[in-house]
Amino acid sequence: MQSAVLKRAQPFDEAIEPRQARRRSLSDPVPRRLRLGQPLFHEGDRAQHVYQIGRGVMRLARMQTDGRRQVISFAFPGDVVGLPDNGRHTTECEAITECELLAHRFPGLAGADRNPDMQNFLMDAALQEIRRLQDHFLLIGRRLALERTAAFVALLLDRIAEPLGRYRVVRLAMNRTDIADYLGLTPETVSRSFTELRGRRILALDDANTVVVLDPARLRILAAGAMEA
Amino acid sequence: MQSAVLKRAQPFDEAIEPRQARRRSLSDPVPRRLRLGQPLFHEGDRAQHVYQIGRGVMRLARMQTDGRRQVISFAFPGDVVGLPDNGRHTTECEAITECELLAHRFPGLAGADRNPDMQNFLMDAALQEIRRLQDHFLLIGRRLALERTAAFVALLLDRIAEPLGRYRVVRLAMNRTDIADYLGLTPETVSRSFTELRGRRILALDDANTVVVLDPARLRILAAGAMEA
DNA sequence: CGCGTAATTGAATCAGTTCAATGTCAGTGG
DNA sequence: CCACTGACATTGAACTGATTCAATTACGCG
Repeated sequence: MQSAVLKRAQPFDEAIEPRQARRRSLSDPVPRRLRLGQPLFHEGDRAQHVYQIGRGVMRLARMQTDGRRQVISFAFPGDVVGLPDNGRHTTECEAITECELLAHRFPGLAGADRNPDMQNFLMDAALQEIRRLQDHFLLIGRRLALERTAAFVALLLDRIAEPLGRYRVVRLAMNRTDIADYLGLTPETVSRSFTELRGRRILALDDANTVVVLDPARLRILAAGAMEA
Repeated sequence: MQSAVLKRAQPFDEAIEPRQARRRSLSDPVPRRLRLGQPLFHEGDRAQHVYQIGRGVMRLARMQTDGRRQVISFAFPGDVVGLPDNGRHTTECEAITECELLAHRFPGLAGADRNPDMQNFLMDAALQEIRRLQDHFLLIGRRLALERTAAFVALLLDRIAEPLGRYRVVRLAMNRTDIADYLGLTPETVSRSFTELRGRRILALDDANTVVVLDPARLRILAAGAMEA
């Protein structure tokens, strides 16, 4: 049964098991793997599929004419990427870790073959994406660098944290430049923000990509705009 | 016939004519008027309807815990507002001019009564909204105030400009604070940017809310990131 | 071990904010 | 008709925080 794939923002490991792969028709999802750095699609590409992430992290970005880049979002397991506009992809999309995906034909076939579960799933994914993008605005609209960075870590803490002893750890798949382009800052400023957060004992950096959240409460207070936290 | 309402980003004046209003069932749209300053919904409200704008301008915004406000978008005739996430509205929405709307029940009834035209319309609206939000990121991610302001005017030029002699004019329904909260700037900086654009003879301000675009080419060059334009 | 990439740190500069003052306009009432 | 009011926009000056550019350090990989 396909319903495992259709759950909102849930990984789908169980959906790519052999039984599933065998009885495949046009509208069945196709599993796919991406290596680190491999692009999934580019801005302007005709969109044939949307993809649900099973494992790994992807980066969606738009390029400016002058070479500057805006990272639109990072997509994690359960997320849907590739929702097009006017039949074309609107961003660059690249794997920043090894990834496993399910490719769903989009738009679904017309008429009788149209699967209402899939319709609901895709509408739900689109609506969730809208909310996420709105959330993102709060991150980059007129806030101090330290607040933005704290909010970013808090975001990852909610989405992809793993336990480590009495603390929780966030493994950053993205580098400082990716984070900077996501937050509307420079890599240097992001780095300084991390240093400051470390200085305040709100987090510890094992290495540059491994963030141990020491004080999630203070992190969230900072993220909400209280600089003195 | 209802198809006039379902066209992508088009005003629907013809759809609220009497003939339409008479044969109304549960899934038919309901016309609605809003006065200046009147809220349509608030963040967190249970979403019963989505709305298509026929006339007027609406402002969608999110409030921060610390009182700061992020304007998410301005919605113009043809636009759809009120797409919910998890059954609830995700922003504040308020009329900043007199408005006429069509309210569509959302989500559509389940099962047989589900209208595929409406489904497509809503999905299309959602996808277009995603693209617009992505576009908005390019406006506020690490750009100079003058570039942001130029890009904002260029945006309005494409969407709601009216001819005036040999030039085109943009009537700003929103005040400087709204623009500032949209662009991630202060009202003062927005004002200074307008002054600078006027000084460069790229635009003229009839009054503070009436922008005459004198040099659209240079406006767009500036908007694309060339400060010297 | 050494190379290359990425992250961090430092110092000077610059752009935007802040706060205060002034200006402008529409609406109201004398 | 014109003075007054209040809301909004503009301008000015000092300040502050992010950027820029350069130098240094840390780290993964052959």
